[in-house]
Amino acid sequence: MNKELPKVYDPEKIEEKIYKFWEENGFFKSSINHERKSYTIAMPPPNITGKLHMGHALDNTIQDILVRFKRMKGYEALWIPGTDHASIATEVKVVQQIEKEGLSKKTLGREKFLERVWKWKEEYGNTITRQIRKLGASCDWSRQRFTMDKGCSRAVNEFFVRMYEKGLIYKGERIINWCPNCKTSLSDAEVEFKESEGKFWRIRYRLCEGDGFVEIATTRPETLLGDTALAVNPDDERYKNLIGKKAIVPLVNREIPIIEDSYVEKDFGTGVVKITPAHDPNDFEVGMRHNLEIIKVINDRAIMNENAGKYRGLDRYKARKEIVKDLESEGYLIKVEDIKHNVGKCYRCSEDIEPMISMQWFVKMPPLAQPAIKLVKDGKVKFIPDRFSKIYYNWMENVKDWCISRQLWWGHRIPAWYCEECGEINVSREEVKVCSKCGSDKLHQDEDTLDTWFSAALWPFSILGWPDKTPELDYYYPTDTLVTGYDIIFFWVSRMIFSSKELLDKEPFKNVLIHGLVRDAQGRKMSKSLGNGIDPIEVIDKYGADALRFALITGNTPGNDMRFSDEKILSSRGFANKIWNAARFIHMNVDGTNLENKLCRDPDTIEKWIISRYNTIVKKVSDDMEKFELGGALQKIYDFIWDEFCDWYIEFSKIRLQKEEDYSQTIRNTLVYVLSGVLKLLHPFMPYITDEIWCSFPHDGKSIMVSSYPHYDEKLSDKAAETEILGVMEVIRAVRNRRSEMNISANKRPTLYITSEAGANLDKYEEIIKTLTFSNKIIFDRLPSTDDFVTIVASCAKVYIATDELIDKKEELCRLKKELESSKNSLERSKQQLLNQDFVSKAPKNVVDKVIDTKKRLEKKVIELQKSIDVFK
RNA sequence: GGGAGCAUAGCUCAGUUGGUUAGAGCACUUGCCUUACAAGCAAGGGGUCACAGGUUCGAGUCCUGUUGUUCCCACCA
Repeated sequence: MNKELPKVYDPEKIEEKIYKFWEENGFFKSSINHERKSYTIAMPPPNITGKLHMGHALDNTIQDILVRFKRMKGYEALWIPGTDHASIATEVKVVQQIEKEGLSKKTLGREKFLERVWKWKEEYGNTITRQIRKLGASCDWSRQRFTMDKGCSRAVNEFFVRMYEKGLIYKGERIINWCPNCKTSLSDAEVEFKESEGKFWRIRYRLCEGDGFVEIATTRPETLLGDTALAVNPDDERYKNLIGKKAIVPLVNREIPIIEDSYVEKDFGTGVVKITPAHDPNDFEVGMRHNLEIIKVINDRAIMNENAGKYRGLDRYKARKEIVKDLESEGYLIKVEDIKHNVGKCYRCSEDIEPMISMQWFVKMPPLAQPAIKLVKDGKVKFIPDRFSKIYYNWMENVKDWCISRQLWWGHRIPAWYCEECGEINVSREEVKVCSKCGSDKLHQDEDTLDTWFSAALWPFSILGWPDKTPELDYYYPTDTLVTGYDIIFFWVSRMIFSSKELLDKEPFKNVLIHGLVRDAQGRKMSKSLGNGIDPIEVIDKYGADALRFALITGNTPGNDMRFSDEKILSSRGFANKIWNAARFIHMNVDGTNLENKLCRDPDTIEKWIISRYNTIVKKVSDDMEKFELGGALQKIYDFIWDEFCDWYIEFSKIRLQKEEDYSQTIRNTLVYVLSGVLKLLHPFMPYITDEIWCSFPHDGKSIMVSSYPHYDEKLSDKAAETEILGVMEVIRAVRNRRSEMNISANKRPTLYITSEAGANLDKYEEIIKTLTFSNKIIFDRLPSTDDFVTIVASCAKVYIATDELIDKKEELCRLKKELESSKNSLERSKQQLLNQDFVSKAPKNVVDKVIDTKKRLEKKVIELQKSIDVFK
């Protein structure tokens, strides 16, 4: 940076260069250092299919802020990056790709298909990490991991085997969620319910005895082919006589029992429910309770199977149409109603889920959930904001067994080998060659892979070397903060908590910082289908990563959604430009002088004031950072830089640098000192511009990112200096205000007469006040020599603006009276408050003192105003 | 059905254990190209803090209820 700097800040020229500089110097790298406390963040691994979206940008910006802050604070800060294989999402993409070539998984075969996926991963898997770099993320790339790398895969097998041996993983035939499009089972968390328009068909079943009928209502008539019972509520008087009788399923003419079960609600539908245990979770439960036959009628492509008789081979929705038609023609259909109901959809492809009975692997959840709940209850894991712990409890307390097997090829293959001789299931960390039971060597591995969230659940410790007892695990674990959106608490956060508790008997992280969604300017979710997504990379290219980061953090609080708009990014860029220009100004004034970037020994009051203010900001910002109030911290930095530092201190400095030769070196030092300090506060938020500027002034160390964070120093707090300067500012503001009100144009230079209170020292600031109020000269302690003046009563002085034009006396008198009136009212309020015994005795002292001060000030003001009015008369 | 969030200036949002006259950005009005910045500076207008009660010396903030709105969980076939 030099004097030839352009007027406008251009991030493009700077950001890439600086990131390289950081990386080449190894500033992101962390290694075990027992002299320091560790601070660790495990990056939520983005999918290898992904491109960076605003959600990632927000998530990673927050993490980067935290890790940069802690690094500067002296922690051994480690942020481990990585990517997720995202089994289902990636497999879907690769299938689409090969389909374009006329290929399919089947024709390619498992091995060849996986080759394609790995190739795909090599090709696209680095896109997102490249993009995260552009954001400025200071993660330790030398430790980058992938959920399917050797270490993570070993962790997965270890976890699986241990859990199997403890009986916490089992294989069983249960009802699961099946996606006919992805052709795999899904966990409950992977099903999204969406309200949709449907029909409610009322159908009558013939009773076996006599010629009566019983009427049921269903939204899925095609499952009728698999009905194995009708059920009524035991307390339903209407149907009491039917319990134990039999009915005949229409079209297939199967005899089924009529049973009682309290699951049936009397008031819904007809009060009679057809029970299809193979294709409905609730019916499955009922079936278990009553030992009902299970008849599967739909296959894994959602096509009616061999049990469906003449409907065999039809798609489930085609079959539905046919069946309804046939029911109608045979007189079984009574009525069709429109109904709104929730339909489960696949979270990846939005296909309607088919509940289906199927042999799958499960994690037994209840024994794992309890300790995981306790970790949060005991405060070992804290959610920020706290309300998300409720959501977590609610889910954990009601969690059902987790279906972990997927009928996919891309992922961790289930470490189970089946003996073809004796049927034994051999679960093992290593490939099994010989059956442990019968010694046969005819074995084959389970074809299925594991839920992608199974490996994600181990992420924070698998990336530190688990299951080995590594020094890393010892030093960096538990990690400190997990940063993520509320949308994956169930998928991921809760599963990391219970698996860490189970395997390491520790919490995986101490804090979970939850952020909301980034929405568009209208508050809509950004989505591909709406086409309203804003590409963070485009924003970076146009405005810089610093501006993007600022826009994402400012005005936002933990857990709340935010809107992203052009307005916001524009004002962020404006701020970067502001800092750039402040630095430019300082360079113009300090370059070539023998500058020292440190606190000066003999500061003037103005320096005492700005340093005292800076010191206060250091404290406030640090406090906010520790409390994860990033938006608050950033706002305070912004306000300080723009208002106090630029608009006041720099403005003061301009004038003083011209006049006060004695102090000029002090001023220069202070300009650089305060700017450097406040840049440090800002650095976690806007890493690039802060480093560029900071390094351009005298500094210790290679980069601001490895400098130490400013610390609050009580000795620097100077209330007297603050009061004095506040007084000066008040006078200047008041004069400018009056001038503006009276339309005294800027090129008119009136004379000011100032009578200051004892100790106000306003004469010291003559030049400053004169310049900043556009005045001709200031005469102290004398009344104006003309009659044409306006009066200002400030807390530390009385000021008269004397003009060479005639003042409208009436108007001025009127204004003074008005001001007197409002001052009197305020005074009255203060007086009343102090007369209130309850207030005086119950309110804390500082509040009362404040009122007393206000009262004193107003009393003085009223007197002064009254005097002025008298003079006018 | 259960739970949670939100409701503050025209718009987007802050407002941290209750503290007196509620803030910012953008937009708006007026005046300034004042040698860092017109992506700027100065001054200004604009809010019965959704509504109704309550607790308190004091409520945007705490409690109860109401309305509107968004979301999560459950899944009544």
